[in-house]
Amino acid sequence: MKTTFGETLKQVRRDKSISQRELADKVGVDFSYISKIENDRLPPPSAETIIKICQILDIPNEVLLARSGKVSSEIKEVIGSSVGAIRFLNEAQDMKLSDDDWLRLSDMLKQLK
Amino acid sequence: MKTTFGETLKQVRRDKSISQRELADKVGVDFSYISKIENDRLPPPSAETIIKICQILDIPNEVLLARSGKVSSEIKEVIGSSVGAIRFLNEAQDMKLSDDDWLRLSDMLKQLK
DNA sequence: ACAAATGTTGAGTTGATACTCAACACAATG
DNA sequence: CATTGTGTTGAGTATCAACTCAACATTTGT
Repeated sequence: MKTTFGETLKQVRRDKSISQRELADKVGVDFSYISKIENDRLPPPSAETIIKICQILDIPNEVLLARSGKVSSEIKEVIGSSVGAIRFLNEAQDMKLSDDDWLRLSDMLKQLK
Repeated sequence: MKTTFGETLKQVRRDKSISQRELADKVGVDFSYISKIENDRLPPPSAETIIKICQILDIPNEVLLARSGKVSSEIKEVIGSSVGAIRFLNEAQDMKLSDDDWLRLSDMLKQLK
């Protein structure tokens, strides 16, 4: 069973020995909000807040973003303005790609230019 | 200058000789809402409503989605749950791909399996 | 055991999103 | 020219996202 956003956040934060209050202060939200999120009492924060959290915790953005269902505004911009990108992603969706497949696509991407 | 969402919708709807009321009824929204959207007095509807509109007008979803900046929930799900997909799209974003590039990637996608 | 630090809970707030409803204007057809 | 179909406008509403604030509970270090 896949771990939730809250479980992942709680684990990472504890590993780094940071309190909810300290994290919350640095991110710029109330500490009680962090608590609720860690216990999955509230849905994950906005993509922007998730990214801040990852920066404070010193982990790659994708770790939490991928457990959140949220899409960063940068990525939204790429998709939301390109017919080609939307078509591509619709196809990708149908094929249920693995992380390995995506890695291969990243390689192809580099060869493209 | 790129055409707006409203301009595109208005043009397509007129080409198909459908009234705002008929479209609105079939989509399930108020006709006055369609009017405001066509004149860009309100931002584009939700991704789901846009998709319905495209189905009624019998055009591919991407046509309107790409002018809306919105991301469909299907695509959100692909991205928002895969570390690999997020990484890939972050890289893609940096490279400023053209629609042609995306087409090439779609081809590579098919070869992948 | 006590205080200080840390975590949890309920209720409420703020702003944005995605619309509706009623009134009116215009156009065109018989 | 009156009716019918079509489009526009202003104001209002419902729901949701993303939080805050205050109160209380639990854990931890000495």
